[in-house]
Amino acid sequence: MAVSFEELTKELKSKNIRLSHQRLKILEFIYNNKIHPTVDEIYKEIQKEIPTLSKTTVYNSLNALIDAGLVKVITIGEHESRYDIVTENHGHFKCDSCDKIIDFEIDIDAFASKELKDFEIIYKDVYFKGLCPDCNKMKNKNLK
Amino acid sequence: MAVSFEELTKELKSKNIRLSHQRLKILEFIYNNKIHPTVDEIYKEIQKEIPTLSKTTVYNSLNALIDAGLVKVITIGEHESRYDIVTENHGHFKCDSCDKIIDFEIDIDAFASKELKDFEIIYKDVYFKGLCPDCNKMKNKNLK
DNA sequence: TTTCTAACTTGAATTGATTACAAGTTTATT
DNA sequence: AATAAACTTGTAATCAATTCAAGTTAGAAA
Repeated sequence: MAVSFEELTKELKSKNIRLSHQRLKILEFIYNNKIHPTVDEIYKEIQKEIPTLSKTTVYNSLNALIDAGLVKVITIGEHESRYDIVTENHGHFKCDSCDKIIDFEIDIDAFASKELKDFEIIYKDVYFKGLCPDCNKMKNKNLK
Repeated sequence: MAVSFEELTKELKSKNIRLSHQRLKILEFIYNNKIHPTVDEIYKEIQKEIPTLSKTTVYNSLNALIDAGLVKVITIGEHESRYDIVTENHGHFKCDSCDKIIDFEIDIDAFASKELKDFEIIYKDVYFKGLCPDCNKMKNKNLK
């Protein structure tokens, strides 16, 4: 993790958010596995280490981490939410075939529109959808 | 409507999609009210004209219109889907306070990233969130 | 026009992600 | 060690969205 445990806890204390064992594990998992996991994927993985884990805790923890500004929700899939660590601006590409979400570099801030000068913009997301290189290759092969 | 009824039906026929009375009303409503409505808003409105309307029909119709490329889903809100007519590139700003979704001009195609050259990109969405001018003004007033 | 079939509509039942709630547990602080 | 607030847990509830089966509609073919 980029920030130390102490720094993190201190930063969170101002918001009355505790970095409990469960929450730390969840944060670690998202940080170490940049796969934009669903709640279910997080739950199943952490449950291996904490067998008493409840799914409600995963939801609660994620919401706490979101409030703390450490995690963000990706609503690119129409149904299940997926979660990502908050980092510099990047866009998300979701493959309609294999459901993978792939990061790509993008300077979202370059989009400062004059139209939005009176708006307070807090989040910026760029979502692309289509076929990833692997699935695209597969499709072209099958057409031959 | 920009396209005539005949053109539309013909265009849809190739996909075996009929532009039924219900579907036409739903399409008209989305086209005439650029409020990015929820299924419930559409249902309640069209029900005034077609009292026997079922919510399943609204879902079915929207999905058919999406397949036909006439309507698109906006997943900017974490829960309910919202629907929009397909037009030129524009971004969506969602106000976290009043929940309104506001269009803004943006040249999404300018984002052609070299990173994505092997991807087949079918949809591009830009979602911003924060406070709209009205809610922003209100907040600043209350802070004084 | 009549017939036929595929597409469509409808409402009830179901699914599945997410939240609400209440009871017990943990943790930081005094 | 005592206290209180935050946290975890499992169950129950919520609610958007889908499935399903039966009846209806509409357009193509005869």
